Amino acid sequence: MSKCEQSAKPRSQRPDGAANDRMLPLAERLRQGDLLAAACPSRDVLKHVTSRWGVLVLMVLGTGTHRFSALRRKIGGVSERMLAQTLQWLEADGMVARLAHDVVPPHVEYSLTPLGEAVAVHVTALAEWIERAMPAIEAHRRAKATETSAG
Amino acid sequence: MSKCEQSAKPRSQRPDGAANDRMLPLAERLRQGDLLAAACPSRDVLKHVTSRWGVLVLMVLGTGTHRFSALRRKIGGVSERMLAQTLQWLEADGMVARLAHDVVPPHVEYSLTPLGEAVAVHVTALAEWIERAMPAIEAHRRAKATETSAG
DNA sequence: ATAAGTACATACATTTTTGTAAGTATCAAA
DNA sequence: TTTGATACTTACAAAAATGTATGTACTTAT
Repeated sequence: MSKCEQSAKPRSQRPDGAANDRMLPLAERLRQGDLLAAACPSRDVLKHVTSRWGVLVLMVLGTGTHRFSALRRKIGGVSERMLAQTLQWLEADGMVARLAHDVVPPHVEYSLTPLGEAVAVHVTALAEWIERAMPAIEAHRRAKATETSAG
Repeated sequence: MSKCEQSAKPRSQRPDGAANDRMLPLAERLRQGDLLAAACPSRDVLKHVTSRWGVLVLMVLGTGTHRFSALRRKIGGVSERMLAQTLQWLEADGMVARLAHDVVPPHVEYSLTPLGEAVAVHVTALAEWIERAMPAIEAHRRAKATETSAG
């Protein structure tokens, strides 16, 4: 039901376009998202996954099941409100599974679904690349700063 | 100069931690970013790269050099203001190169730096995964919707 | 008895992000 | 001559994200 046809742009504009969508039936391919189209629902998923805390939640859950407060302790700076919110987004998108044991005090476990594991791979790769690239990025910033002031 | 040591958590908590940072001198490894630490500058880079338009800009520039208005036409829904803003963030982080020909009317070309090509790989992989996963995600949403109303 | 931990929801305030509209200087087409 | 294209910037406004504080209902530790 996802119609992203607002932007009458054929996907064949991408020089490497043909290689990707092998072996999917035509019907499936038409339902695919197109992030370049303004009104495509895939934009919401992207928003959740790449949200400020979404990336970090996915990263941590990629290392295993966590309880709510364990997540909160690992992810520096999240508020309870935002952590709960983010987990609900990701749960609604089918990336995170919530398992509540009916005891008191509450005990809830969060883990990745198969869908979640797949995104987490990409998100974690991106995050780790950034962590490693930080020295280079800061070097670039310093270079430009001096170039502007003393150049 | 990036000190993310606020969160006294050793990186060895990650089960696969040892495999990644081979062949980097110790001094470099200490300057790495830690996205789980609240005050780490790597969070800003993540913010720029995963910003609403940052992902899409990187994706499009990954297919080749583009002029400002060409980018604007391809990325459905960006305002001029936001496109300019996003390009400046990515330029400051060393991901995007700006080449202005001094003519009138203006002619400016944007392309990826080597750093930018590296992020673009990850960002594009994530984006394309989401596009392909959309049918599954929407199926999951529908399943939960009926489960809640009729279950 | 008091405080802290558990997993949240909710109201409210603030901050951040994003959009809209207008302006700039110049050229070319209608 | 008016319009449109180019690549922006700036001021202002609206929308969205995020934070803070509080409450819940119960247990354990102090």
